[in-house]
Amino acid sequence: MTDARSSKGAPKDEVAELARRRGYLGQAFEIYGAAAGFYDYGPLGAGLKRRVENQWRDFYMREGFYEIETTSVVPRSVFEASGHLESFTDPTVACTRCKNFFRVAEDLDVGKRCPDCGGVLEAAGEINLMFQTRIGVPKAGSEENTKSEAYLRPETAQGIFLNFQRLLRFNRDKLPFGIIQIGKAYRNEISPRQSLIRLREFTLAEVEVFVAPREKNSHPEFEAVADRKLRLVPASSNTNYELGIENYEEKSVGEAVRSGIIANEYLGYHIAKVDEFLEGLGITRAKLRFRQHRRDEMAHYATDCWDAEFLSDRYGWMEIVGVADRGDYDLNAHASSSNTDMSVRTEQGKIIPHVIEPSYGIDRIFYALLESAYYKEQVGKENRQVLKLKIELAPIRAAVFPLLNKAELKEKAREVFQNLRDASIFVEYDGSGSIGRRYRRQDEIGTPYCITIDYETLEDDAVTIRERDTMKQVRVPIAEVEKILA
RNA sequence: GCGUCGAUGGUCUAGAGGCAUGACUUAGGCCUUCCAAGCCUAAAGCCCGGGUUCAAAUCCCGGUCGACGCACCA
Repeated sequence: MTDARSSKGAPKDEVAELARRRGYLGQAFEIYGAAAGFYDYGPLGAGLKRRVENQWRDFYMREGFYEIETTSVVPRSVFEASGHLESFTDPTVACTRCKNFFRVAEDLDVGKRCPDCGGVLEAAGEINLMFQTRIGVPKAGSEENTKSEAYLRPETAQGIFLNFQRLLRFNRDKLPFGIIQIGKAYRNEISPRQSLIRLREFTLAEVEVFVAPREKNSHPEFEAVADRKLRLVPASSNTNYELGIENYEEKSVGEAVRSGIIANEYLGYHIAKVDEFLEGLGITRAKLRFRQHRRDEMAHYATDCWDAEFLSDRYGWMEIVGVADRGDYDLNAHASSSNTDMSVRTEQGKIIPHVIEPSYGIDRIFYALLESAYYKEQVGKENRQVLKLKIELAPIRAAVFPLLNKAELKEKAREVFQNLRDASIFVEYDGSGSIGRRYRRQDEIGTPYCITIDYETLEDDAVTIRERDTMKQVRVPIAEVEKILA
C-alpha cells in the first residue's frame, strides 16, 4: 500500500487532519462530490482568516495606505488592456493518436510529433485560465456579445489601476501613495492541488504603491528597515526551483540594495515589510526565503519580482507573497486602451508612476501559519497537540470551565463566561468530560487561556488561569481576568 | 490535462463476493478538587452512477475527489 494510504497516516498530514476535524477547513460542495480547487473555511478557520486579514489591514494602514474595494466581475476590455486575456489564453495541441493535450511550445505545435507516443499533433483550441461570464443578457449574434463579455478577476490589482485618477485626486495629486485591497480572485487552474496551495477561488491581499520613477531609489523610511536580515536567492544563482533551505545568501536589505541584488530602495523596503509582517504573524522565520524570479518565469507585467517562499513540511517550497516591480506597465496599458490620461504632474513635468506591488496569498499564508503553529509533545502517557497561535490570532481567546460537573460551580462558571462575552472577549464554555480533556481540546484549536472555576472561587472570587504553551497555572481575582486576557 | 495509486462512521482503520471490525471522537449519566483516567448507555460508515451475480463495500466499466509524477501555475 502506497501513496494516499501511507501518506494519510504520516506525521506531516496531522496539520491538515486537525484543520478538517476541528472546524478550520473543509472541501467545498462535499455533499455533491466536491470540485477540485475550492475550500470552505469553517467556524474556526473563518475566525483565524479574518484575524490575519485584519492584522494585514492594520499593518499597511500604519504605512498610511488606504483600503479600497473593487469588483470581482470585470469587463473583457480591461483584460484586453492589461494583457491578461492574451497571456492567460494558451493555444493547445492534441495528439491524434493518444489524445494527450499539450500547451503549444517550440517542439509542441501543429504537425510536430507527440512526445508520449509519436503521433501527429493537431490544433485543439485554446485554454483560458480566467472564468468567463456575461454582463446582462447578450443578443444572439450581435455586437453586444463581445460587449457583454466579462471575466472574474484573476488578481485584485486591476481594480486599483482602474481607479488611479480618482485615487490620485484623493491624494491631492501627490506621489508617492499606496492603496490596499483584500478580495477574492479566481483562476481556473488546469490542475488545482494541495489543499489551500492552488485554489481556483482564493483571497488576495494586494498593495499597490505608486511612485515617481526617479524616486524609486530614495524611500524616506528606508533606514528603518535597512538592517533587517533576509535570506535571498537572486535570479543569478536561481537555476533550480527546488533549491535546498541552505541555498541562500543572508544579507541585510541595505546591503542587498547597495550591491544591486535588489534593484531599488522601494522594492527593498517592501520586501522587508513583507518579512516583518510574516514574522509578526508567527510564520516560522527559519523556513522563509525570498527568491527572485528568473526572466523566463516573470509575469508579463513585471520588470522584477521577488517571492516570499515558505518551506512546508508537507508540500516543499511554496510562494506565499510576491513582490513585483510592475514598472509603468499597467498605467500605460490602461492609458492608451481607454484613452485616459494617467500621468501625474510633477516639478519634472508629466510622468507615469511606477508600481511596486506586494501581493499576499492569504490562503497560503493561512496554511503556512497552521504549519508554523502546530506542534506535538508527550505529556505523561498522552500526546498533546497544540496550535501555538499568537493570542491576537486565536479564534477563541479563552475557555471557561467549571472544575467539576456540579451545579454551584457550573453556575459560577456561566456567570464568568457571560461577563467576558459581554466585555466583547470571545470565550467558550465547556463543562463536559474531565478537566484534562477540556484543556487538550482547547490546546488543539489554539485557545491561549483556560479559566477554571473551583470551590475556592465561591469563597474568594479568584479563578485559575491556565496558559496553553507552558501549561502553567496562576490564581487571579475574577476582577483582573479581563485585563489579563485583553 | 495525461499517467500511477487510492477512497469504509466526524477521525484513524479491519474486512477482498454472503450479519461491516475495532479504536478514538461525540452525546447523556455515574464517579472525579486541575492536564485526553475509569464505569454505564447511546449516536454515527462502505464516494457517485451503471454493469456482472441468487447475492457487490468487495469483481467490471464510467465519473468525482485525493496523493504522487509529467505538464501548468501569467
